[in-house]
Amino acid sequence: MAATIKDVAASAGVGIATVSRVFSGAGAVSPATRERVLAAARDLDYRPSAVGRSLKTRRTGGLGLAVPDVTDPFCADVVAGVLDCARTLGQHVLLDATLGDPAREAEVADRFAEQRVDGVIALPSGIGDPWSSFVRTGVPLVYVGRVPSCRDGGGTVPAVLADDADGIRSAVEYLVGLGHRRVGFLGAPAPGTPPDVREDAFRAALTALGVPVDDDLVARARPTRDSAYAAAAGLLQRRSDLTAVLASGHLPGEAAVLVARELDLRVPADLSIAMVDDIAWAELADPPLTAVNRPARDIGYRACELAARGATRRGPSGPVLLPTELIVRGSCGPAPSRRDRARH
Amino acid sequence: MAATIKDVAASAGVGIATVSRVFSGAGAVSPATRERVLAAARDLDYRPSAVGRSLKTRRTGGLGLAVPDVTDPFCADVVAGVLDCARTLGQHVLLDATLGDPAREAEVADRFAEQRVDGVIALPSGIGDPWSSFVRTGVPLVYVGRVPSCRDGGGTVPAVLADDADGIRSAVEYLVGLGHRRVGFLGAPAPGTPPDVREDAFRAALTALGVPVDDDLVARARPTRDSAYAAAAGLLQRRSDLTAVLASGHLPGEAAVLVARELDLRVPADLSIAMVDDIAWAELADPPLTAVNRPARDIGYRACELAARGATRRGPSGPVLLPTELIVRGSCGPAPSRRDRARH
DNA sequence: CAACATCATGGAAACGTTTCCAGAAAAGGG
DNA sequence: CCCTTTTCTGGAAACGTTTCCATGATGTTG
Repeated sequence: MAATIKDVAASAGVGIATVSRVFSGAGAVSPATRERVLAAARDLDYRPSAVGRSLKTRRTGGLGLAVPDVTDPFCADVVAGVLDCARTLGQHVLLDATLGDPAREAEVADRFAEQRVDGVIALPSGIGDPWSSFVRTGVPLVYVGRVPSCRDGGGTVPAVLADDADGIRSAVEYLVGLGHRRVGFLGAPAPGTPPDVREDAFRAALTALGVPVDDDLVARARPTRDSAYAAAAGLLQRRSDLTAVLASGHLPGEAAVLVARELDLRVPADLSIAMVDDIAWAELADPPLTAVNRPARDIGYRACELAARGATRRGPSGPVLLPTELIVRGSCGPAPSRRDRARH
Repeated sequence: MAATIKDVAASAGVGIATVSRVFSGAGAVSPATRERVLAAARDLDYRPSAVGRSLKTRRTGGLGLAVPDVTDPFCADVVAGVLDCARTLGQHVLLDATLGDPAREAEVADRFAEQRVDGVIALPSGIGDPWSSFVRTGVPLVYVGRVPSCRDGGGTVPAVLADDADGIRSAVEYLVGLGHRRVGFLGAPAPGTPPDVREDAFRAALTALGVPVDDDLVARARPTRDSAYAAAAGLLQRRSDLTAVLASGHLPGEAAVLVARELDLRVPADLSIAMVDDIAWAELADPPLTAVNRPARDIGYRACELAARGATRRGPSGPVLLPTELIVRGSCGPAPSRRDRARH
């Protein structure tokens, strides 16, 4: 159907090698011939086939990108960053969603391998490790947003992450600075194999500030609306003495807002809320939500640079850590005194 | 580097044709040989190369998907739907962002063509028409969310759309039913070449209900936060007699909420707000926003089915129209009487 | 047991490129 | 004007598959 290099060569009365040189830019072609070839190509609506080229050059110009859910604002931003960078690098992007499911991760990784992508960018589930197989085959692999906890895989694979620990720390310091002593934490999966960086940071920050940390203060949820809601409701009901809640993502953040509304807790008068991920609605909520912003787009961009450049080993300084930023809005206030709470 | 079919054949002591048969499933292979081949493949960590296969079979198994912005919740949902369907169909997805820019659309289309995707799904900007070139080359093309207005391209290309006109109509009927007579409309680009379906529907719905429609009631904005905000601010200030606003997207919807807050308008007491696109924060806002939901995910799914199946011509019933749904929440109330407004 | 259908297999020719190589033509130097 | 570079060009061999075809080995049927 589509014209091939042979058709163009025949039509222009030259050899296929010459046509190839015209289009690939390599080698010298006289201006006259070039023009003739170009004209023939235009006539035939010829477009070099990437698959022919890929076969010969052994580069497809494609990057594999796997995220749990493109619908998640953080993931979407990462994708946007990757797309942005890939475009400037002349690469294209194969996107797939893993839903955080190891089985689907494996499928996706398989497909990327079969497609012979030039590099892979993955936001790993952390359970199992289908991705590390790429390092064996010499395909650049870069983790984003998270590194798998498994010792074998995550070791020296390049990664681009937000400095979550620092972000959590700044949020905790902010809350404690406002006088809060009983701060709840809405965190990641319950018996999650990977120890949660953020939960650890939360505990560390509190103890560093001399605030005793009670195991009862943290509730964990899977990354779904329902699970987050259940966790938030559970936490807020069992610990009605909480004066602040820190949500480790926008899902638990949303849940906290909803549950607070349900329980008729005024924000921030009765309960201060802060969350990780400064997504669009944080500003729209009433009151606007204080949030720790992760530079998702930059993360994607940097990761894509690494993957395309063929970075195959983590730098000496470890994974690339991008700074977070605490965006203070109206959802956190001074801790209510005991009297205030009693009155309410 | 990676093992090829030849390596496997040699290692298993068979011909490459046999190896091919084992992996492609076509043709008969004795159980014994199959086992031997599989074992050899496992040993060598062999994975058939999609590029070799594509060259021969002339199918890449890839679908091109172009949306203006993956970060936009509607687009993200469309992408999720496409991904979902593609997976069940065993296709992969090349994603790119166009930013609604015709020049970038052309680049993306070019790349898809070069990559020899099996089908293309595009959410077109409507200006220019880089996509229709695919119908000439026989590559299935499906529009989503919108069809380009240009007569030449959009004619018979399959499309999957939300029934926007109906959605707008139901929202307008709802507002007018609440007693609103002066309803503002926040619509699409100003002198947009494509006549805006939604704006037309808005005018039609009002006149059908016997409510006079004033050109002054509609404000238009480009799809950016700033532009939407400016339009909303302009509209609400110049027409302080408005009792309701209908936003034709989540961006103008967001702007309306913000501007109302800025102007100290109580929602819905002073101003009712409704918008198109029922995105996550609509429920989080205070009051929760009434919205017209477009089944974005389904749109993506259906479009992918069509593209993969190779639908190359629009059905006799025109584009696939998926129903919208009016989600009533708390942001719309009865139109304030003149007295109420005066008092405020 | 002959004749024949079926099955399992390997060789070889595509598919559309790039690139090495060698030859021809043009350009430059004496 | 001849010899040496340089520039331009085409043939042919990859790249990793699938698939057509021919061949030999099994079964099957009368």
